[in-house]
Amino acid sequence: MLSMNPAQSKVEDTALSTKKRILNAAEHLFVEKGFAATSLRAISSLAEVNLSATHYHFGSKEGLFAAVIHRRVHPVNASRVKALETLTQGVNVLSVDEIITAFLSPFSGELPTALPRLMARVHGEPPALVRPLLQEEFGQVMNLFLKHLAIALPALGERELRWRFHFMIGAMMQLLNGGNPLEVEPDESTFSEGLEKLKLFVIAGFKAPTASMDLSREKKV
Amino acid sequence: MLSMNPAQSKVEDTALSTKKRILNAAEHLFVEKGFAATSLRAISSLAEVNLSATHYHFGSKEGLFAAVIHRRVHPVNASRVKALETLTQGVNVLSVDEIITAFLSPFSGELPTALPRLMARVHGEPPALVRPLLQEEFGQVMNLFLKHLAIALPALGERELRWRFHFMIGAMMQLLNGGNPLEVEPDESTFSEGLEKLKLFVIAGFKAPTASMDLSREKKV
DNA sequence: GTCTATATTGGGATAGAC
DNA sequence: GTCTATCCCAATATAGAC
Repeated sequence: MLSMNPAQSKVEDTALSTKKRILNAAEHLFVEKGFAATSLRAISSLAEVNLSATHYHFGSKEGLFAAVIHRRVHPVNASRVKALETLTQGVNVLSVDEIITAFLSPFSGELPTALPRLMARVHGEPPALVRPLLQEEFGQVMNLFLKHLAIALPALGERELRWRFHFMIGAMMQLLNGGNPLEVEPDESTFSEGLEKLKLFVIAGFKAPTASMDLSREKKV
Repeated sequence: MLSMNPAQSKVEDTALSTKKRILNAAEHLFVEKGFAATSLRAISSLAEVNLSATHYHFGSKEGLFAAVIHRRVHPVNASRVKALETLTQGVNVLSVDEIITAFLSPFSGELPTALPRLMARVHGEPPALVRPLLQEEFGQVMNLFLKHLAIALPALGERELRWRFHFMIGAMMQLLNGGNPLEVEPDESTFSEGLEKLKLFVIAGFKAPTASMDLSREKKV
């Protein structure tokens, strides 16, 4: 909520359309309390719109949830694909570092502060609620990144690569979730510090040697 | 739910005490649908106990939630501390590999199948609901592991170490969550495969070089 | 497209008999 | 310690006037 236009500082900003006010209020409450614990009444109250407007514009609570997510996720995919396309100008093989940087590009620089936490919150919802949504929203772009990573890391099998991608998502969510391990109030500088640390962590994870023996029996490093 | 005693195969197993039947049913539903979307009525119905019994034994829905978590988390902490103590017999400095293996020891071998997914589900609940609980349940043991890691990785600053520990938690949750990146039905062998991959990933992450320059400007590896 | 009013269902919690 | 019955409130969704 730093460096925000005063006209947008209130979630319910009455200068916006009814639809956008609902989306803003819903996003805020879904992030704070989760989907199930957020009522349409609380949303329409915060947005200062009539309760029925939510059904008119979005059909149902789940429809509203999907719309809230789509509004933020669409730019995320666009940013990732664009970053990747910029890198592939005239080059065939990208490095792991470049691919990861492209994948995390939506979180560099200025961003709507709701985005990271919304993504983390959606990721944390029960799979029964969000699995189809996540596949729909992220599936294609995820496969694109897996394709590039498979080329950058030819020694890794497809299974190993997919596991490591899976773990990267989890590590990333820890950053996006807004918490931090330093027990300080999170702010923009903490976030960008975490982003930098995250890159080092997951790049090393991707480049880890594959297991050919039980590591627990090895001598210490 | 593999290799389970038939007498325990039903969540509501009427041979158990009322309290345990409630805990089992609540655990099952919290894992599947999350805290907010699970009603006490659904729990008492599945457990085949009276609705009022939940309030008698646990005081409130949140009290029941805390009890469900505590029952599983207590052995997790015990397993981690014991694994660490076994390793420190006569030795002062543990390797990263040993420390991570100890941290993940609760998930090796046979385990109650509800444990991993319960932990992932709790992790995914809104922070407002679970942050105090997580601190209470995991705080001490987490600090113990941070202490050992600080010794094993003296080149890492405290901040960097805490960030990496943070990311490890996220990667681990991806495994515990029960999903897998292979688009196959999860089973025990998938889980132990993932556990092995997870170790390689996070150990490499902990051992990653610290950033002294912008990696994106480096040449490819 | 927005309002009021309401249908319908389900929620957590409690009182008090047994 | 377990039951029935109930309080009181909140939920999603819809009907229909304007």
